Amino acid sequence: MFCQGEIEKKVEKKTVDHSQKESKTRRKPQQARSQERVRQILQVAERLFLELGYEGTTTRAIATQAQIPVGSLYQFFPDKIAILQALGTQYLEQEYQVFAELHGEEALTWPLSVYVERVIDAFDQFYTAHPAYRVVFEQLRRSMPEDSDAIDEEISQGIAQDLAAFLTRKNPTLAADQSKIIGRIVVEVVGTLQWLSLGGDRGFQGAIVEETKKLMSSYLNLYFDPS
Amino acid sequence: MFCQGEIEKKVEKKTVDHSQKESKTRRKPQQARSQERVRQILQVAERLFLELGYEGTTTRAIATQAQIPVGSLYQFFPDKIAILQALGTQYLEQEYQVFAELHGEEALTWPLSVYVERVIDAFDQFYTAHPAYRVVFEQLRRSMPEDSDAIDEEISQGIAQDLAAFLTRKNPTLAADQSKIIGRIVVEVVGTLQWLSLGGDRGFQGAIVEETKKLMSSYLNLYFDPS
Amino acid sequence: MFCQGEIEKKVEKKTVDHSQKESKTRRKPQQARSQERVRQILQVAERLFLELGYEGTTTRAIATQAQIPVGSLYQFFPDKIAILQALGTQYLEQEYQVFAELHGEEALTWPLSVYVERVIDAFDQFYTAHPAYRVVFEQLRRSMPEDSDAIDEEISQGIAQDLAAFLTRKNPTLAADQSKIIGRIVVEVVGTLQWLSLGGDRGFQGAIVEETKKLMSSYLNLYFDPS
Amino acid sequence: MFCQGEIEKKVEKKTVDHSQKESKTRRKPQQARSQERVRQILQVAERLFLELGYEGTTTRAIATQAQIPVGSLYQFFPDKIAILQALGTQYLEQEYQVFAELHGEEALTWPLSVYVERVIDAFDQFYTAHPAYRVVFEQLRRSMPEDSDAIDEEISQGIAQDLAAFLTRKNPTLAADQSKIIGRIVVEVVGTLQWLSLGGDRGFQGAIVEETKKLMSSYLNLYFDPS
DNA sequence: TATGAATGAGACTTCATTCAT
DNA sequence: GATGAATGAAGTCTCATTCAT
Repeated sequence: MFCQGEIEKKVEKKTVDHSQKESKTRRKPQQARSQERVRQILQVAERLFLELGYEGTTTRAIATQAQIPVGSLYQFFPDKIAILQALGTQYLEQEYQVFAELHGEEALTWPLSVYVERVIDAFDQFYTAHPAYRVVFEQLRRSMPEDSDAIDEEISQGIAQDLAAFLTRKNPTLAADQSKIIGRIVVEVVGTLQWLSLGGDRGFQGAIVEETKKLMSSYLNLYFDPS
Repeated sequence: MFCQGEIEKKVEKKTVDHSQKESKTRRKPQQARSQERVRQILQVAERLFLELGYEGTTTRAIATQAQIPVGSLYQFFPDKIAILQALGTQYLEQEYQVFAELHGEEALTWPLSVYVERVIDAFDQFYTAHPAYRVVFEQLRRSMPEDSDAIDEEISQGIAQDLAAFLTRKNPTLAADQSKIIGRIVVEVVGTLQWLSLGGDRGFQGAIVEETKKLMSSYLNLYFDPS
Repeated sequence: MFCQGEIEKKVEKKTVDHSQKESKTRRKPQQARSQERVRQILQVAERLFLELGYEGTTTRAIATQAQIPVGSLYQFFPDKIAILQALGTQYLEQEYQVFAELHGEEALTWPLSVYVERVIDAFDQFYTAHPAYRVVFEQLRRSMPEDSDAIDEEISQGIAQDLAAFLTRKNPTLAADQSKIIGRIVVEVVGTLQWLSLGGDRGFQGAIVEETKKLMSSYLNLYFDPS
Repeated sequence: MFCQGEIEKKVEKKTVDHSQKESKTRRKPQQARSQERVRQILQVAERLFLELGYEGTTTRAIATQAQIPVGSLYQFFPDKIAILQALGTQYLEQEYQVFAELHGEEALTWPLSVYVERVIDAFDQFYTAHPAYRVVFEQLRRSMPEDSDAIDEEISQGIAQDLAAFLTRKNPTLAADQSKIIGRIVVEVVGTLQWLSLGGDRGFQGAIVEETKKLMSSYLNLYFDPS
């Protein structure tokens, strides 16, 4: 994963502790509070990053709106950037989960139109839940000029790789390079159109989602002729 | 135009001044120098905004790399944001020019495949020349929470409107709303894929451009059946 | 003593408690643990103050390295500065003990060279065991701008006074002022050279100790002609 | 030199500019003001570092007492530590100047007592002018754990090396190692006693200086028998 | 009593912008 | 007009100390 930063430890520690069976029940409330705070911070940060951008968002603003003192924020995240990273990993994890079922064995048998329908809906669901997705990863890439190899792969391809693998399985005559490009394009295009839809009202959003389905269907038909 | 900001005045003033009075030839070299400086500033700013983001770029860095004193920068731009706005208008103007010929009367007679080919190539050319396009408009939208109505329309639709108008003319059975959505989608998708291609090597870029053409052809075919 | 600070109470309380009531044997292990913890804290603090300086050392760092929770540290020491003070008194006490035998009645009869030899060796032993001595007292003086009179005397003269008294006894023709100055100089010079020696390798340390003996012998010879 | 930090550039630039013949007399006042400010900053910093220690001194306190805004301070010094370094180089330079004349050819012919007298007086003068000398170099050494080789030599030996060279010339039978140790000891001892004297009143200071002369005379006599 | 999460004042530093020269 | 030193508000982060558990 791209995020072996310090928060990883912190955040994971919390998570791990939590699943540690609460040996000391007295501990529970504190952990619950911590988890709640981390969630609060990430939620507020997500909104502010979206509204004001990463640099435009101050740690104090995040803390204030999350209703905790700044010091507490730094108890969970060593850095401002760690918050960004935490959002990044969170997104990646959730993205993976959302798409997991769409790439199972049974999905291979779905008609293309059904597959497209479900993929777009999954994206819709995901990006609607995480509108800051794009801002976060754009800033994340900017914030890491060094060793951008592994990171970049991880970040920017994410599910694109899974998608590519799935496409190759679905149509084995497809070259690996071809699949990768297609996967990447699907991800970028759908992501962008979701982003676009977020700026409009509900009617606009629905229209965009419909168009996205048409767009993707007609495109994928080129490679997966349903005949 | 979307840019009723302060630079508008400044920048225009320069331009206007230039064509206003040639009486004092002594002025000429200074004006030339000014124009050169403005061009330098915008060029440097474009690069830095792309690399470091808007907030990550300091006015001093722009001035230094443009080889002018900070004070001089503020002679041409009242604000840091004015530089962003100037880039925005510049982009819009150039974008308009690039696409003008593609939306002329004769373009209506082109086969769809030819039209798509040329549109994509025009985008390719444009975004390659202005890789900071996306960063600039994203920041621009963020920087203007108030009166975002007119501005937002202007900014984010730009050529999308022209495109929509063109599509309606090409296929008069298309509803206006439909055209608008399609135009918007074309712009966003092509823009994003260009952006994506910029991150890769030449081979990747070529591949993306080709795929973009396929994608757009198959999509527009839905509305403009070449039969 | 110079240390009427708060720790005095705490530290002494522990000590006093210890010899006060042995009635409740259940208390004993706790007291032993407390004493061990205080010792740990002081030992760690000594090292960290030396390496990082007083301000550069965090109470959390001390607690962590002493393998106790921060809260516990504050159970023994009300303040960060109290740790410094405790080290100060500890140094003074130990210094006193180390030099006690060198200022006994019999020491008066020793040849000067023998006396010098033993004094330097005693210093060597003491400062090697407590390399933070200088750092501690320098910071201690800095930390007490108020009522610096009594404290300063106490701190900075320590054994210098004992030494002066001893010198006067050894050579009653010496004026009291003279003795005080001499005592102070001996202490400062030997202390500094020990400090200097601590920065080098063993060979360097030995060389410095030897030179210190020569230096002190030749100096004291001026006042205690062995003839 | 040990100080190739950023200030070096800044400070030197000023100095260099100054000797640049003031080609543009208009520039002069600005430079004069800058120099004055740098001097102010260093003077205030010297005092505060002495009183409060390096960490105990805030950059804002320095700026406030130097009667300039914080921002201006950072125009001359990139770092808080750069101020420390500037003081360090300043001390080293001045120290060198003060002792230059004492290590000339003619000094070889002086009787030992005269030499000692002058050396001690020079030290007296120097340390009285720069009471923060010790604090500065102690903190400087602490602040540079890495590559402490060259730095440490430079810092801590400074004139000790010059002194050693001089001693060898004065008594060629002295081994180089021996000279180095002696030089170092003289520097440390005299430095410490000066430091000690600074804490007392004028009478105390005079007494210490006198004792220092006696101490050094009797010590150096061991190696430079005036017979 | 023991613990360590919580607190928030305050430290260092940056940078958009101004204005005297 | 041109310059760049000067300004100080504001941002990120630390840490001594407390207190609920």
